[in-house]
Formats: sequence, structure tokens, C-alpha cells
Amino acid sequence: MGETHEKSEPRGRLSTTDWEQAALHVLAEGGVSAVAVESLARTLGVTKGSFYWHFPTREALLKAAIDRWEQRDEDEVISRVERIADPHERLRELFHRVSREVQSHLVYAALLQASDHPLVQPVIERISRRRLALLTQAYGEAGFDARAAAHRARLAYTAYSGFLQLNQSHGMPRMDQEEYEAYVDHVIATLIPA
Amino acid sequence: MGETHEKSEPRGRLSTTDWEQAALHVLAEGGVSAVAVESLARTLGVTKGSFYWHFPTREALLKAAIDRWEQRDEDEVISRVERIADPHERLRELFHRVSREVQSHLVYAALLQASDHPLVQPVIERISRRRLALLTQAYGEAGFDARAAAHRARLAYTAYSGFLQLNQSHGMPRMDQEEYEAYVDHVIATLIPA
DNA sequence: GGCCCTCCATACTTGCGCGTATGGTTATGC
DNA sequence: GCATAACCATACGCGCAAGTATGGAGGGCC
Repeated sequence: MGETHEKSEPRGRLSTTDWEQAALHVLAEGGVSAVAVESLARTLGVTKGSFYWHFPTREALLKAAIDRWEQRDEDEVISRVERIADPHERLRELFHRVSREVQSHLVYAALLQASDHPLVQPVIERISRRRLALLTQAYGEAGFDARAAAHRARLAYTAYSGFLQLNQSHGMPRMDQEEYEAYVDHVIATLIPA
Repeated sequence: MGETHEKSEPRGRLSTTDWEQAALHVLAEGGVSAVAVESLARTLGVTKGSFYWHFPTREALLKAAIDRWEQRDEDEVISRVERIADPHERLRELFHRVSREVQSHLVYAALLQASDHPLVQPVIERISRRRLALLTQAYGEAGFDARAAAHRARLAYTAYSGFLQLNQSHGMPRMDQEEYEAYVDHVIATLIPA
């Protein structure tokens, strides 16, 4: 009768990692408030009795999931981009990366939405500083003086996070792939000097 | 002993307008979730018994407050800017307006944070469309072809909303007035053709 | 094959904020 | 100056999601 469709194969026992990944999944879809223990337990095919064995509290899960995400972001984006020598190329790579790796950006968008949450706020702050620093550095090496580099970096970063925000509102007309590519090209042409 | 400091002079009776303005105030400060009836009642020096005489529900207050804000925005921003003939001048005015009228933008930032709320979502959608249309129109008149105008408008708008977002996180180093002016100048120079 | 440790289910408690019920107080028409 | 309506206080009910208590099922170790 009331069979709720669990998606993640209720294969036997669970580990803390399973919970963290499931949390990241619903976080990307429904935001921080969607990370609820009973709801999560249902999608994993268990009850919250299981949850409170692996984690002491909901906040603990949230923190663990976010930490995991932040770590992946650090490893697979920042460090990879940083070792590109040519600043122009580095900036282009940065802009193009937004097109791919959708999941990661969805999580970031969800965190932005909840930046007032005491657990999320420091994360957002760290990420923002890191990305702003990365952009500022690149613009500096590209020939901008310190002040202009900081400004341009801020402009690029806010355009990025504002873009995520705009695409959150599901009422907005979703861009198709072609339109999206054209937009990214426009942004690159506008924000990166020839 | 437990005197809570009410700010808005508990002058006798209240009207629905008083509640709406108080709601807008806390909305700008603490977001949608801060618009709570008991909390609001305290700051107004009354109890919620008063509230539920003026409004049938919390949602009703939220809607009334947001409607009021949207109306003011329509009157004091959109209509005023629209009648500026020169598109370049119109865009500059638009960018500069963000510096002033802080309250209005704080409310908008708060609404952006809660764009998943069923009551807020349509508002955000309307405002976004309206402002994007305004920008697209201006860029079109400034000599951009349709596609480029749409892209540049989107870039400008997302930079705007991302800026609000960034300044929300109180952990971020707040810019002082001088730095802020310089940034706006940089944005104008970058996003508005000479 | 008895024991324990891991993992999970069931049933309960708790805190918080919305909403309701009802009665009291201040203004206003006549 | 008194009745009626506007405005507000107090006390309660209720739903929801987090957290707790406790016991049960299943696999590994000797």
C-alpha cells in the first residue's frame, strides 16, 4: 500500500559514509532543511533508530556531509586549477568548470541559501575567501593592479553565486545547453581581458 | 528585571500597517524566519493576542509586508528609472541606486535567501523577470543585439544578487564606503560600454 | 553453540512556534 | 453615560521534527 520508493537499494547494513552521501544528495536537491533524519532514514530504507547509532545528532551529520563536500571541492577544483600556470587559461578553466560538476555547485547553492545557519556560515566564509583569493591572484598575474584585481575578482565571484541563485528559482526559464554555453562565452569575453 | 528593549515606542494601539512595517524591519535584519508572531509582538510591546486580531495568520502578514515592499520598489525604482531616456545613463542610475536605499535591498536579499518558500517564490520570480527585462531593454537600446543584451543583462543582474548574498554573510570583511564606491565604479566600467 | 558487539526498530518524550478560545480594557457613537 | 465595537492579555491545544530509552535480530570469534 504505502510503499515509499527508496532509491538507494536497502542493501543490508549502513555506514556513516552512506548517511553522509545521502545527506549530500538531498542537500543538493532540497536544501539544508531537507536534511531531516526521519526523511533520510525513509529514503535509506531504515528508521531513525539506525541514524542515532551512527551520529549523535542531526547537526553532526550536516557537519560531516559538508566537510566531506568541502574536502572534495578543495581536492578536485582548487588544487587542480591552481597549478595552471597561465592566468588567462586558469580563469577560463575556472569559468568552464561551472558548466560541469553540477552536483557540487548544487550543494554550494544550497549552502548559500542557508548562510545564516550557524554551521553553514563559517563554511561559506571559508569557501568565499578561498575562491575570491584564487580569482584575485589570477587577475593580478594577468596584469591587473591589486585594487582592480580585487574588484574584478569580486565581480566574477558574485556573478557566479548570483547565477546559482537565479537558477535555483525553478520558476525561471531554464536555459538549454546551447544558450548556457553562449552565456558562459559572453561572461568570459566580458570579464577576462584578451 | 527582564525588560526587553522594545524599539518602536509602544504608543497605544496598533494598526495593520504597524505590523507590516515591523515585519519588513525584522525581515531585513533576520530573514523570513525572523518574522515570527510572538517575537514581533514582543518588539511591538504587545502579545500575539493583538496580532491575531489584525491578521488571520502569519502567512497573511508575510504576504502583506512583501506586497507593500514590492509596491514601493515598483514605484520608487522601476518607474523612476524607466523614464530616463539615455540607456547609458539609465544603467548608471540603476547601478548607483544599489548604494542607497539599503533597507529595500536588505529585504530583497532576505527574500532571495528564502526563495524556496511558496509565498516568496512567485515574488522573486516576478522581480527577477522585471529587473532582467529592464536591463535587457537598456542594453538593447545601448547598441547590443538581442542575444548579447540578454546575456549582459543576466550578468549584471546575477552580479547584483550575488553581491547582496556575499554581504549577507556577516563574516565577510565589510567594505567601507570608499572601497564600495570604487567597486561600483569598476563594475560600471566593466559592464557598461563607453 | 554460547557470547558479545554491531546495527536497527518501536515507542516515547520534549521544545518550539502557530493558532484558538475567551475574557478584559479602551475608545466612540448617540 | 452607556452600549457597542475595536483592540489586547492570558491560557491552552496541536503538529512537527529532534532526541531518548530500550529491546531485538544477525553476524563474528573462540
